[in-house]
Amino acid sequence: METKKIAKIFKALSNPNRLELYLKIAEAHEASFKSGCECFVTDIIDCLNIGAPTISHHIKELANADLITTEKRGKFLICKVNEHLVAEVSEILTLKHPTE
Amino acid sequence: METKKIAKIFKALSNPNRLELYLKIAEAHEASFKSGCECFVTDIIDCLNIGAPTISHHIKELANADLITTEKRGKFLICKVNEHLVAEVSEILTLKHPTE
DNA sequence: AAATCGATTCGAGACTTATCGAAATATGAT
DNA sequence: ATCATATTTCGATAAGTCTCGAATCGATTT
Repeated sequence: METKKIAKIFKALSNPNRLELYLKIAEAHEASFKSGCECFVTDIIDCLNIGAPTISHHIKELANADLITTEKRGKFLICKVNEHLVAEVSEILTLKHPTE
Repeated sequence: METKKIAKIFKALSNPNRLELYLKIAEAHEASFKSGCECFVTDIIDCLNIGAPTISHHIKELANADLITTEKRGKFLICKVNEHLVAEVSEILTLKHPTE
């Protein structure tokens, strides 16, 4: 993976609110395997004390870094984690993987 | 670990040049176990095409995020990776570890 | 069709950051 | 002591970011 792309991923996680947003999505994503219910953005908004416009902006950045994918269902938005990418980044961070 | 602290770590890695700097330090740090020679900042400066003042600033940010530790030997600066922290962050990223 | 609700877009304000050149510091070499 | 080298500090500029409120869009409900 290119350094620029990796940096972009880290940048997406570099804002406290956006990171918390990502972690909540990741948690819900993880839990969905057992519970079956998915991660609705609406539910997250109540947890973080930032406005909806900001959340929307943050989600777009996470998606733009390929950390998550989004899917619109009716008027709701559902988020999923791109597990493959996250695993790859984790390996680069710990240098288990050659950077190329 | 606090979300704020984790975000700070990611922020430290969110700039392409600084990320490359970190990766070079990590590589040299890794190699030092076999070769015995350590990571001198001077050698890195030539690889990245940014000035010395900027490098100095970036190193301070990496150290400030606890990603690396620095040690002055004579007029040279040596950097080591804080492996423990990196491992922890990597686990948080992949959600192997509860966030608390 | 009107109202409601979730999400998005837009424009703006306050704040932070990356980078540089010049100058300063400090250590080691001549 | 003088000089060269490695790093740091300072001041400045240009660019980017976070967040908000207001307005808008789209889908569902009444």
